[in-house]
Amino acid sequence: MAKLTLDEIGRLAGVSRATVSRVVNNYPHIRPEIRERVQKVIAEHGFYPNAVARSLALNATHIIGLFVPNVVRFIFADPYLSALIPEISRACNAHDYTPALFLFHSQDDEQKQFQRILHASMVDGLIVTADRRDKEFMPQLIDRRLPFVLLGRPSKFSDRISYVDSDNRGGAYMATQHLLKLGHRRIAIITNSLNTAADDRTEGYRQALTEAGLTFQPELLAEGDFTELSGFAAMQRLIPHRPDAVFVVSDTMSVGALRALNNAGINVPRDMALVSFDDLPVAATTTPALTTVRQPLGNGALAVATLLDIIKSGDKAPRHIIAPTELIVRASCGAVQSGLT
Amino acid sequence: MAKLTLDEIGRLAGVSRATVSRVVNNYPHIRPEIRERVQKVIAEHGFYPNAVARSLALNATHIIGLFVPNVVRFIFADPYLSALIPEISRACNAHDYTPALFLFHSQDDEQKQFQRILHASMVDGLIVTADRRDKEFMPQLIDRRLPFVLLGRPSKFSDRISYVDSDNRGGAYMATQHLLKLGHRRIAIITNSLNTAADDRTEGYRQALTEAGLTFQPELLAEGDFTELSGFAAMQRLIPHRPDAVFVVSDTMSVGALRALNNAGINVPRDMALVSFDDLPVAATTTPALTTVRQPLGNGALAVATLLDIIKSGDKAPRHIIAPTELIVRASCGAVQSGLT
DNA sequence: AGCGCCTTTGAGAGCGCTCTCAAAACAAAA
DNA sequence: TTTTGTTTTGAGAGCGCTCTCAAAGGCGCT
Repeated sequence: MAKLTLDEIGRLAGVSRATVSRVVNNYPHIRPEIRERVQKVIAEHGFYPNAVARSLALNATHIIGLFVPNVVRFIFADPYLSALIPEISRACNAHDYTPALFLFHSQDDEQKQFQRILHASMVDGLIVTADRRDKEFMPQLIDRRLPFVLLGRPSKFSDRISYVDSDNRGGAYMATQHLLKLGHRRIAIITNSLNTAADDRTEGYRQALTEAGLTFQPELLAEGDFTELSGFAAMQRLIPHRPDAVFVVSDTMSVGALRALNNAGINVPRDMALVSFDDLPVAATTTPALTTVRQPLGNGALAVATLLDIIKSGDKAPRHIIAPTELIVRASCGAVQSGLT
Repeated sequence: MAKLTLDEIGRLAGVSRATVSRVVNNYPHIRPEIRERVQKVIAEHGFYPNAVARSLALNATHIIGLFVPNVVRFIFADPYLSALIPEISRACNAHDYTPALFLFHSQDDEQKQFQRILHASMVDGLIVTADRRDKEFMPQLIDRRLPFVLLGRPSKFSDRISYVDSDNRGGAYMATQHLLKLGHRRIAIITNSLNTAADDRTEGYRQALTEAGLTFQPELLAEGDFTELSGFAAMQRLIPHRPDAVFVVSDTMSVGALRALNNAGINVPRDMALVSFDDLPVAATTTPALTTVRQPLGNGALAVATLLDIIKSGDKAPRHIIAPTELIVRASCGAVQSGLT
């Protein structure tokens, strides 16, 4: 099958290239008879317009980039990304956009390509995952006037950029309150102060404590880094301080924490209540299953919708979307008895 | 910053567009003095060539597509994909290509876009994950002369298409032999006959049994579908038949199988040896940790390399890459004692 | 100086599409 | 029939790049 062009189809249908273009793009003001003739030729020969040429003419590629500055070493272990990517793909499909991946594993990788992505106009917009190093990218991104949406709360410039974030603070508040309602008073937390999302969760935890008339106890806070191992270690450090409950800001770390408790012969939820965050698939399969905070709407899909809105409307006014959370009560908090699989 | 073009840079440097193009693309036959002058102007104004225009002129986009026909419902649960995507991204980065994602969640999704991907020439090539429905795509793909590489063994047309596959059969043979060497004779298998990779693994298992003078026992084979839950159920069905060892063709199912054994009060490895396949991160964290078959080289990276070779060389002769496997011995087979974390 | 040869540069076509603008076709009104 | 107005169509420029081809420039030779 020779490569077909508008001209070629036009020749076959006895009309001009412009007319074929109109038919393909469903423009009005075409005689039905001509339209049909052209459509027949197209159907017969299987014409598909060349996406690149179209992009050049329209100055728009219908490609959006997913830019992840700092891919964790063992990405396999990053359930956030694994969930995000298909979600974004799906949202793009629904809107006839194509997602392109820009995952960077090293700063070298990244520096080399960031400028190109920014200026080569091969993407119509960018979804950027938040990162400690926001500050480096944001100014350039803002400057370049390339539409983009940040996934997560920016550490800076929040009033000048669009972002989609979960209600981390609210979710953590809910989680902590749940433990308080169950009668716990020495509530520990395993968090990760290097991460803004985790930080917001700590904030919600503190707020709930304060409102309950309790004071925050520094020795009941342990740091992790979102890995299971770090959750394990953090829990081990907390055990000597005898908390009666623990709020772990991510399911991954909860898995490690459970293991530490198990090793120490501490039964969850009998001896220690645990509430987690994220509701990853693993949360339902641990023993006991995790009571955890879920965000029902996919942030990835929201980000895509927001980005496309910016692109299509041309209105760059920053949009701030905070996705709500809900508490999924399972066994680990002790509010229910059974340890279902 | 106004949008810069070759013409603009040329004007600023007092040369023609063609000369600037030559400088940008590092062509020989340019007077050093001119080259420097142009480079200076480019550096000063921060020029980046427009990728789309270049693609049109070169009839090549430097984008390759990752085409996944049948994304499992809960993709979060698909460790294969989660590992694959960053791997491919990385390999693309290294070769200055951009990966585009075509993940399809429904046949509708898919049908709508497959033709477009195929004909719109927005990608230079495709990496396609193998699937039961190979047959539908392969002929069109072959026909279209779009370079592509299949990840996994094709169920058909193997002599006409390029593919990268793990040595599933060899790995399974090794795993089974390991169990045989440990003295086990009633070796069960949990597999998934709907999947070619799992099928190849079953094949290797049978071969090892046969070579050891044992005959394959149908009641010792249970079907799963790669989910943890199906592994759990499959193991429950096997237990009554009293195997003394089990080969599970994927780590995910092994996790479920372990849970079933645990529930039944059967200790692994004391009462039952288990060998798995994949060496996903989870394999190291189960209790006991899984003895499992790993493929050391990333198939994703191999696929990218192969695809780019096809694209760049223009030689479409089918390439068949079989990636070797190795056995990672941990606790679940009983060959070592300790149940390390 | 005149000639031929090699290197360096620019003009211009071409990639396949969109979109403006003016011409052509048609319909309705005079 | 002519005129006016509306709809439909085509010609052609433009998107920003590459690449061919021919012209210009530089060089050494006779």
